[in-house]
Amino acid sequence: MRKSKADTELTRRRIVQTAAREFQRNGIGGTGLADLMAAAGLTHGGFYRHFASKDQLVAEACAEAMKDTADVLTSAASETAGQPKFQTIIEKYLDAAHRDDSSSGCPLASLGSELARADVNTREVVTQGFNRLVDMVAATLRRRNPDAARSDAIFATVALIGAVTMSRIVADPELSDEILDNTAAHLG
Amino acid sequence: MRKSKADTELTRRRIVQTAAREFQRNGIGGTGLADLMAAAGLTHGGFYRHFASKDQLVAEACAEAMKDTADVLTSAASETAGQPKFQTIIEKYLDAAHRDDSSSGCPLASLGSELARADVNTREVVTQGFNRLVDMVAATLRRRNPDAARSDAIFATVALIGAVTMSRIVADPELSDEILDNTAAHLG
DNA sequence: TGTACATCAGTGAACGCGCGTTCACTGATGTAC
DNA sequence: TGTACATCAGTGAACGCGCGTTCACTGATGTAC
Repeated sequence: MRKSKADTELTRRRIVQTAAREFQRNGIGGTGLADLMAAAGLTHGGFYRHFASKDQLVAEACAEAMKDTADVLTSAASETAGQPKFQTIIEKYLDAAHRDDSSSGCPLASLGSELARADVNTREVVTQGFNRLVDMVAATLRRRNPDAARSDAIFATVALIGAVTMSRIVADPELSDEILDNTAAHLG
Repeated sequence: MRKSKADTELTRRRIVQTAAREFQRNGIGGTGLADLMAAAGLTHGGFYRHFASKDQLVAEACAEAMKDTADVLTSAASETAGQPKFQTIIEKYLDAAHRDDSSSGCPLASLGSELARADVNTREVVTQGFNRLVDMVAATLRRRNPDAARSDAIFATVALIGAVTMSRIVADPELSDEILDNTAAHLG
């Protein structure tokens, strides 16, 4: 049953990517390792050949998801012409598609309150991802003062996270849309 | 062992209040009914004399916590002289004390991503609480146009929620303070 | 108002279940000569 | 380059544990007469 080094690495990557998706969809506590491994096409017994614990996978999956989020927003900003990059980022983050599919979105919005209780390693990884997100947003602002750009970027980023989080909680679809639209209007 | 109707009602209220505290501190999934009942000074067997399920208690505890949050902010706003009520609400919500003690704070910040996956009943109760919070904030804005006041209030409220959520996730204390201070500066 | 009985709040043990983790095993891959 | 052996990725069963929920029981409260 042993696999080649290349296959092993592929399997490991597949588990991390599947985990990012499943954690974001069902929550960290709501995702069991057995289900997760099955979703990756494996049985749960092999998990510990790749990771020391669930917590370690959580950290790696969050790192992956943070990177993906930054990449998606950066790509959207550079590919969309005719409007400021900052505007594109806001619209992309506050899009109904992002709200409606948490599995491939930003982990800060899909796992926020769980991350606040996650272990230090996960929180450090996520902090790094947040800083990169803020830097990326700040770069689109093109303000003279870098401190002011960072300040504006932090504010915009936390507002985006709060808006998507609330848009998912709210049981009233109209209110949910209103939250996204209002936030876009205020930030844009 | 039977208790009087008055005692029964007191016990029930105590369970709900304890639950609001424990859920907000450890998360909904992270709080077991046995621990919760013990924290309320009872054994877990008696739980179902008061509630049909954990989900029902979650909904009631969230309703309680939402009401408490609105009350605390309203009181602070009306008791603090010398600055606009809106400014007081922002400062109170973004206070480090709120960040550092989630147990008595706003459930939208402490349970956000878990609430997005909660059952419909809980989400409806929370939606109602969010609407009341928004109305309360809107009332402090004293804008001519009520729609504009509501729009501003929704934006401010989701920004507050996002800021406190992120300030709790971040592993860097300076960044955590920076998030709160920046958000206060931008909203105020 | 007093008595007999029904109710039911709370206890503590037990239920099945799914969790994260461990382990003996298999057999293909990697390595040493 | 070929052979013998060690390694280890993945399987599937099992582990202890805590979860939400149920239940028989106790005895004080509430109710009917």
